[in-house]
Amino acid sequence: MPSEGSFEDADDICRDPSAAQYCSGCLMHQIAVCTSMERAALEQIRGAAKLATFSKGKTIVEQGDKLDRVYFVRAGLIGLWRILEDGQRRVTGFLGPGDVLSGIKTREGAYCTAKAITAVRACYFERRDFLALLHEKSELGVVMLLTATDEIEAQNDHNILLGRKLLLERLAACLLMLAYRWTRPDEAGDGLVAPPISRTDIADYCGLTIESVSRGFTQLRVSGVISMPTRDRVILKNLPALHDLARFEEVPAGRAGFGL
Amino acid sequence: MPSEGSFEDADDICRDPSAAQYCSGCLMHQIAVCTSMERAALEQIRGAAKLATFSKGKTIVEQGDKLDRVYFVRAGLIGLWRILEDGQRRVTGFLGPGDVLSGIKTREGAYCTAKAITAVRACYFERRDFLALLHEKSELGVVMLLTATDEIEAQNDHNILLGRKLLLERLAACLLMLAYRWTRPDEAGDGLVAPPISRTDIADYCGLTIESVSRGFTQLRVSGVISMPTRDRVILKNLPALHDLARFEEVPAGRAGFGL
DNA sequence: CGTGATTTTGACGACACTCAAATAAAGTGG
DNA sequence: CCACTTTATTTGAGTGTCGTCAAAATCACG
Repeated sequence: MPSEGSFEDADDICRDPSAAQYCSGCLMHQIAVCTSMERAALEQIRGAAKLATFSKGKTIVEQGDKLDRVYFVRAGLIGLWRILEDGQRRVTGFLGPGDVLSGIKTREGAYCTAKAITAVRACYFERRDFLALLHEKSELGVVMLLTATDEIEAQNDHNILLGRKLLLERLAACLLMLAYRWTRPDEAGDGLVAPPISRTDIADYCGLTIESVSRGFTQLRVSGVISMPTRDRVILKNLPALHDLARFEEVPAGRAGFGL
Repeated sequence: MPSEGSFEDADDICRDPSAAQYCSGCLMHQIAVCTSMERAALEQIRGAAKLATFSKGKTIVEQGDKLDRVYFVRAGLIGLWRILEDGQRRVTGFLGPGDVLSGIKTREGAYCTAKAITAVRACYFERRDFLALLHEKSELGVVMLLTATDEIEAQNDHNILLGRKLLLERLAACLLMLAYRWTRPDEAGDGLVAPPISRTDIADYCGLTIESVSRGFTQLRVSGVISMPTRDRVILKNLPALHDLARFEEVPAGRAGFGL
């Protein structure tokens, strides 16, 4: 249930029972599952987490600004983009439930602007607290490292997408990536559904112009590969055709995102 | 002194005094410099490292194969590429001195093939040994995490490169990236020098065809921006012009690479 | 219902890709 | 060491696709 409703901004404690359900997909959860960390230690870590919410359109961090937190997204979609010095805008990725937005990096200053595309709910740690945790629990460092390597692979997939020559190939790959990140099992009724993203964002993600994106969408629509009940709602009707266009070697599932 | 000569394959101990000079740029060195790790602990880690060499053209790991080591490149250049299911080839990055090629990742199987473009010398740890070190020394995990975030930024820069519309923009950005990674201070006499890379590799890195790359090189050559004493040796003569073409916002210096 | 923003469609041109051939360099064997 | 083959690179001509510019249509919002 990816929420598009509007949360009011508020800080809260992660242990809030009503929020517990979201934690199952969380990175923090993996620590207990995958490593030797004791349950007590995990609870200690979760106790240090707080809850933040961002309403649609709200900026979480501006490119270049210092991010003093480490966020773990639990609901909603975050867009990441970078402004080049000539004013061009590039969408570098998206963060959904289970993904991380981290202020722990070599160079101070966020690499890109992070903005809530839909309403977003996320756990977070203060930077210094998280660094202390990393020092104390080496398993946590390994989990974070593995998550980061997942993101490196995801960025490589993005590179491959951008290397494709043809419009429809790029669009198909983009739509599949978005839909697999966005659609929940209970929603996959009549096809995967892509998150509500503007043409501009798609264009800036695919390295195309908005006009080309629009033309591509019409092509896919008239050929029945996708359907568009409303303008910002895209449903993937014919997955094999899309996979064929995108030439996906494998479904990019189960990879955690890692924003900077 | 980026070596293009040919090392014979051999394993050795990292503590080899003659090799010590290369270690100054190594990630391992940063641990002592940047973190609170004691000198004794660092020596312990270095003691577990071994030395490997790869002659030009040698494959270090094949895409999909399990990599049971963590390499720290000390000399030479490694190319990383991925074969798509339709046979297309994409160069995802390059690793030079100071960079890491890691078998510690979420999914087993290397994401891409790593091949020695020139002769390569690298320290390495066995996977299990390195995991034990990560468990023991949490500072090491933080350093690795920071290195991985550097790579995420670098991959984002690659994405931006591929998003550029014009041929010369892509080529300029590619040449600058390569040259900054390759040129040593003592070599920067009459201009930065790019590593000896085939047109095919450049094309597959930039998302272009070899013909387009060739045409672009001639354009840059006749306009005096670069010079080519031999075919595989490119010298960047007019850096401001290249920066102007590439529209680099900042020099991508001091970022460690992280291959998977 | 009117205003503004977003998206769609159209016409045209530029740029890079495709196909093809020529040139240059690197290996190979006598 | 030189002819020969093989590979890599360069150059050329023609085509197709996407970008650019412009206008129309659709949607969101007050």
